[in-house]
Amino acid sequence: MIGLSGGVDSSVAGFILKSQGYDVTALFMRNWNDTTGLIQGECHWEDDLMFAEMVARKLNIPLHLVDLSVPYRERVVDYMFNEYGKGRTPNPDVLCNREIKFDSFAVEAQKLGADYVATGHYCRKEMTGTDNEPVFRLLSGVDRNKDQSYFLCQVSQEQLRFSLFPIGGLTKPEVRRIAEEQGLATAARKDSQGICFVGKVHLPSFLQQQLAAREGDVVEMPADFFRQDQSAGLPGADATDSQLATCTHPHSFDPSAGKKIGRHHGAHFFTTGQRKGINIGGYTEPLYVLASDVEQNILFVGEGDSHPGLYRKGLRIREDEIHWIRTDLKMDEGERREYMVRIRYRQPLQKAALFRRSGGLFIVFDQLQRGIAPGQFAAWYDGEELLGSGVIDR
RNA sequence: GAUUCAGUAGCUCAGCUGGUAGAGCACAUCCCUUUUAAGGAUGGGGUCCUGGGUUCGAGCCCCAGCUGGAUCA
Repeated sequence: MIGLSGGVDSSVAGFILKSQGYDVTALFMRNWNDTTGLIQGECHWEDDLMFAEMVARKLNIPLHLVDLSVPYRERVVDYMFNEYGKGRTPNPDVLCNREIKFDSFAVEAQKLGADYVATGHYCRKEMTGTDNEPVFRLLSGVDRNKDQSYFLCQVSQEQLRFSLFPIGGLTKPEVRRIAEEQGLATAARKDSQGICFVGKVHLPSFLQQQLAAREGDVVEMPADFFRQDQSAGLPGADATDSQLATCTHPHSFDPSAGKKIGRHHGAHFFTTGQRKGINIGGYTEPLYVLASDVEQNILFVGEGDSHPGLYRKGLRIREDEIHWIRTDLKMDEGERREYMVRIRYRQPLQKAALFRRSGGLFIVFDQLQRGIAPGQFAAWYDGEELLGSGVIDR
């Protein structure tokens, strides 16, 4: 069963499966519709469906249609509003994969008799272990520019077992070329962007549909307020719990040490590291959001890209949020390992030490990290394999 | 009250010995990107506080006024 979205990637994925001899069926899911009237945004699902139909006809495979807008709303959109309301920065697309594409959608596919579920993601799956006890590995896509493994950082062994990623070994240009050669209608369609299924939205307006505006102060913090631990390098296994707690703790902000420089419409509309939308000028360098305090409804900002309040040495993931794709490689309490980590899509992998301690998982980076945003996912890799991930708690 | 400095794009300011204005930030658009951001490119903004005067010509000179700051009483 191939999930056809109406884009090039899934079209080519379908073609590849077909040419590999699979008995392919396509399933198009409709997850979002404007008719709720709640959210304005581009909703091109009709166009998408039309393209999916053309591709299915071309490939000569049956196309089914399923409406998953209810679970999508409940498990992705609601989560998103919730997180923003709490002043965090969610990643709806990671949830969309875990909850919808590799859950609700897979269930529908199985109902239709599918043995496997395939998607057009740029990532790869491999199998190790024994035939009796196979272990599935999630690898980054060969096209390093398009690698989408990060978005799958929350899937499980069970979900991976039934998944296929036909285009993971191809680059985007190759995919486009194949689509063209095969005369697929989607060959020249623009890559989709924005929130999966919802599309490109103006986030502040999108959020204001659900989250009320609350005016508050914008407070500028001086650079010398932060005593930053500039030391590069990784702490050793002998790092104490309190040392880890310290270097993974967010900066503390004292409004009285800063200067009120303006008003905002709601601290929860901003995310750490953000530049646009603060709406305050008069500075030599841009202002960036250092932190948004939803409790006090204060937006803390600092001038310049090198403001120390923008950078942190590490982060923490709560114990119950630690997710291992490679469950066989789980860390035991007290363990320390070095992996490559990214904290947002397309970020170059960063060298880091992971400490499994009683408070959770503490990730300390070799280099200071800019704009660590609670609510985003930290994903750790061993080479090209994504081993696990977790929501950044602080 | 006196003295003095300042009043130029939304903000902070630059503008050479007078020839009809610029930079950063902000903002907008586009690019990049299946999250939020960041980043890149482009662009729209100005009765140069007001009123007189000198001059062929004033943001720049002179006078008066208004506003704000500083200092002295």
